[in-house]
Amino acid sequence: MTDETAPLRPEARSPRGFIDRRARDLVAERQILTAVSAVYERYGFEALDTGAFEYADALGKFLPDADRPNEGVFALQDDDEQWMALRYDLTAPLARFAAQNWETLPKPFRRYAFGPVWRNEKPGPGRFREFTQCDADTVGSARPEADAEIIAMAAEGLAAAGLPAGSAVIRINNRKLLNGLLATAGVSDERQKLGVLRAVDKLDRLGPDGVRLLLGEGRKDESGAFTKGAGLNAAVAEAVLAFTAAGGGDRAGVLARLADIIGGSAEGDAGLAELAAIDGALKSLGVAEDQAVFDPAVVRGLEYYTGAVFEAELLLETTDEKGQPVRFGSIGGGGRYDDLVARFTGQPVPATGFSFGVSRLAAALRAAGRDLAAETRGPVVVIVFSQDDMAHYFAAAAELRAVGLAAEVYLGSSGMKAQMKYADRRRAPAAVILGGDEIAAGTVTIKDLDLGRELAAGISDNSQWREQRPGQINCPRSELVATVAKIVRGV
RNA sequence: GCCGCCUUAGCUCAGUUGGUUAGAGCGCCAGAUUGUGGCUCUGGAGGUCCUCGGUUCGAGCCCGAGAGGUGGUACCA
Repeated sequence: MTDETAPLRPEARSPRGFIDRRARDLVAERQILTAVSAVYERYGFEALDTGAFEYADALGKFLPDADRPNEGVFALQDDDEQWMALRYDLTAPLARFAAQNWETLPKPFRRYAFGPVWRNEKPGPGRFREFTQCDADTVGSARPEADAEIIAMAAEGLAAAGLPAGSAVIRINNRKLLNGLLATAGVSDERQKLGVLRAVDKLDRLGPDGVRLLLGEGRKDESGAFTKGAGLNAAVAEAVLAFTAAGGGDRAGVLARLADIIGGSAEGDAGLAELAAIDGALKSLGVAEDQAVFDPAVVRGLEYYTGAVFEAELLLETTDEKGQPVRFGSIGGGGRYDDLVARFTGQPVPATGFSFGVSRLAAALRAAGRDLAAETRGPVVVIVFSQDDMAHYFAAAAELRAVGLAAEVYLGSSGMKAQMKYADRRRAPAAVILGGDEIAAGTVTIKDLDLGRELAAGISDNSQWREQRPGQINCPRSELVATVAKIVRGV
């Protein structure tokens, strides 16, 4: 102890892209998951939970390598030197699970899952490195009806979660259509096809003119940065643009228009047939035309999908704190991925699924005015006066709990004024005041904190405030539970 | 990943041409009014001026690098 050196303290901060969520956020997300799970189970999907980590090779192409050991995923080496990584979605673990248990699973295998996923990438507003996903998939059915059912279930799940009717639409496309179109035009290079998908994906942001540039040589944006294009010739680029513009109106109408544009290629016809079957099934399932539309502009992810793709889009337009209009856009999506399980088994296994971001949906519900979380209340707080009377306080709290009311005895060391502040901050509906006077008289004072707050707003004079004790009731001790219940439950 | 902007108290922000002890409002804590969350009054705590390096007699302020945030853009299983 010679020199007084500053103690080396860690800085209290959360890692980039990770957030703490308190009760008000968690309540909303739990409600969504409960409602959606009930819908999914009604459709015959079983719950499945897998571990947070997978061996890195099971996650696909994001293998840690010497150059970029953590690209995309959070990976670490186990003590046996095997690379393992936190899952980045729920589909890859499902594919692994299905492959691992294929011999014993009832097929088709239908399951839903929810839980945190992790992505090691740059976080942004509303975009984190850990977030909760909810996902449902059917593995082992190639029928378009399996896709239709996933779509119907997604629509019903979103509604059950609280999205008002008409505030979301599921857009449906099929990869085989564009593939067929490109095949007819003689485009077979995979990199070129990928470039086309990327270009089309930007349609809503850049418009047809921007996409036309990206389909061709490339595009220079306002900052001068150049994005290389797909290199299609002008005629093919126009055909692609005409294809993407064929949406709008009812599903049968879109199909008819697409048939004209795609015409003839084997793959395109297969895609059209699948969409027609999906349309038929959606009708039988009672999915309205405005809930699920065919839209050839939907791209949804890249390579991975092999057939139908879908995207759930929120139509709500709201304003943020600064009055700026906010569009939520895509809230979830999915599609058919017939090759994912085959990575493990070598056997082709058809699969289709849908997943959405839970906190994103919660944010949308909040914007739609369905913010149940704002109403979350704290427990009734029993005020502590004297160490000697602790038994009275605990007895009161126990009585309240026995009838299902949340209650707690204040366990800090501050005075009554601070305790009232504490109750206020906990959003307690009521405070129970059992001081020496009340105990001696066999009574209890109960303060309705909401009513008190309301009444206090009209009082500016201190003596008046003192006399009125706004929102307070003094009643016999035996009426404690009934009186508090009336305040909390309103009956 | 690339480009721009930003970073001072818990929050929102002032801070002069580089000059003594870095401020305000709100919030927080304590006290008075009162064994009572509001109002009013009194007092108090709270700072690595993002970090490291440089220039200077002297840096919150100037220069460089880095980190974090943010807005674009790219990527997005």
